[in-house]
Amino acid sequence: MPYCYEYPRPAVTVDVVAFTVRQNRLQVLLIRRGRAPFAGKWALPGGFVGMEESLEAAASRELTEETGVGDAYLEQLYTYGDLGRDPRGRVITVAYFALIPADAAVRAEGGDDAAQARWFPMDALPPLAFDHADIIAYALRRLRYKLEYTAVGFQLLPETFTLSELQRVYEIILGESLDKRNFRRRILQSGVIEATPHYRRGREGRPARLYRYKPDAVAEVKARRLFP
Amino acid sequence: MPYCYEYPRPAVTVDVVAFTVRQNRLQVLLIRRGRAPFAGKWALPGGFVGMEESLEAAASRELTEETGVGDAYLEQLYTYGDLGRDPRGRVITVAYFALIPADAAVRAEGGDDAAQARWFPMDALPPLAFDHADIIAYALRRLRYKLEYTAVGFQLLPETFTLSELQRVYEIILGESLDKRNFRRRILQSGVIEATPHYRRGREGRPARLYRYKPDAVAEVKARRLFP
DNA sequence: CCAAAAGTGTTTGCTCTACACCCATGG
DNA sequence: CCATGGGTGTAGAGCAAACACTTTTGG
Repeated sequence: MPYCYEYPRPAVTVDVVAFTVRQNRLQVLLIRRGRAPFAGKWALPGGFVGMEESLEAAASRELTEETGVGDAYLEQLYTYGDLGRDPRGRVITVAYFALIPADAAVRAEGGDDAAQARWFPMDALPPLAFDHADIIAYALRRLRYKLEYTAVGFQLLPETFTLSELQRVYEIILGESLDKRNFRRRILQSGVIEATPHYRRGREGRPARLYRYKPDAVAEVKARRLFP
Repeated sequence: MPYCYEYPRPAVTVDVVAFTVRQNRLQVLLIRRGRAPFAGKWALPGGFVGMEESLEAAASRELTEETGVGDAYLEQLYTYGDLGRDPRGRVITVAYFALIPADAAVRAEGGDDAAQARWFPMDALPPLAFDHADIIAYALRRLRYKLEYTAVGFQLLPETFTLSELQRVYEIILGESLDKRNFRRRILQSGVIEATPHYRRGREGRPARLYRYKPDAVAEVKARRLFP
C-alpha cells in the first residue's frame, strides 16, 4: 500500500454523536481537546478512519474507546465535507449517531483514557470545536424524528425496562408529555418489544412489568432506515 | 498543500444516482466504463473529490459534466466505505441522488463526452460495476419514501406542468395507480405548487391548467430533510 | 356529435386523541 | 389504611380512502 499518491487526498474521519438519558435529561458525550486547533474546547469523539476498517467499524471503535460500550445502536447520520471546516486542511467527516443505555453510560466517565470524556445535557452544551454544534443539532432532529416513526427509544434503556421508564425517555427527548394509555398502545402494537414474566418492585407502588425489545427488533429498525 | 502524508488516506469519490422519468418509466443515468476495473460494465457517474470543492459541489460538477444540467435537485444519500468495494484500493464514496427534469434529460445522451452515457429504465438495468446496484436500490427506496411525505415529484418535470403529468410521475415511481381527486387535493393543500394563468392544449381533450412549483419550495423540502 | 382528457364533492371507515378510575405494593 | 406508581377502555374528532359525473376541447 503506497504512502504517496499521484493526487492529494482529503483526510477522512468519523465522529460519533452518542446520546444517553441520565438524570432525566438527554445527554451527549464530549471529549475535551488537548491540542490545537480548538485546544481546551469540547468536541465529539472521533478520529481517522483506518485503511483496514469500514466506516461503521471505525465509528464503533471510537465509541468503544470512549465509553467501553461495544454493542450500541449505531447509525450513519450525514457526511460533512465543506471546505474550511477544519483549519488543519481538508477533512471529510462521516458522522454517526449512537444510543447508549443509561447503565452502560456510567462507565464512559471512568476517565481511564488520557482524554477527558464527559456527558453534557443537550440544553447546556459547552463551546464546541469545528462544526460539531451543527452535527449535534442535526443528530437531535434525526433522533426525534426516528422516535416518532419507529421505536428506537428502548435502545437507551437497559436490557429490560418498564413501560413507564420507556415513556419517560420519549418525553425527555421529545420535550413534551405523552398520554400514558396512548403511549402504551402504540408501543405495544408496533411489536418491537415484548413482555417478560418478571416485575420490578420499586420502593413504593405497584410492581411494574418488565419488557425487553425483541432480539430482531434492531434489524427491523435498520431495515426501515429510510434516512439511511 | 503536501502531496505526501504521514499516514495513508483512503480515496474519496462522489457518485450520483440521477433519476428521470421518460417514456413512462423511471430511468437512471449510467456511464460505460472504458478501463479496468469493470471495463465495459456500466457504472454511476462519479469521480474524485477535488481538494478545493465541497462534496455537494463535486456531485453537482459530475452531474453537470454528464448531463449538462446545472441546477438539478441534489441530496446526499449515504456514504459507502466498506473494504473491498473497489479492487484498486480503499475508496470511500459519498453517494448523492438527483432528480432531472425530463426535458433536460434529453441532452444527457448527446455524447459530447468521450464516455458513453445512457439512461436505463430501473426495471432493465445492465450489469453494474462495484456496489452500484446496492446504491441504486437504496436511492430508489429513498425516492419512493420522499414522494410519500413531501412533494419532490415536480423536480422531475419541466418548469410548468399539468397535474395529470405530475400524477403520472408519482404513479410510475411508486408503481401503483392513484386516485385523481385525492392526489390533487393532497398536492395542492401541501402548498408547494401553485397554478399559473396558462393552459396546455393537447391534441385531444380539455386543455389542462399548468402549474409550477413555488420558487421557495426546494428550500422547504430540504429544510425538512429528516433523513438528510 | 363523439371521443378524450380535465376537473370537481361527498360519504364512510379508521386512526389518533382526550380523558378518569381501579389495582398492587410498601411503609 | 394511606401514599405511590402501575395498569386499563371508550367516545368523539379529524384524516384518509373510495367513489361517478360534468366540462371543455379537437376531429
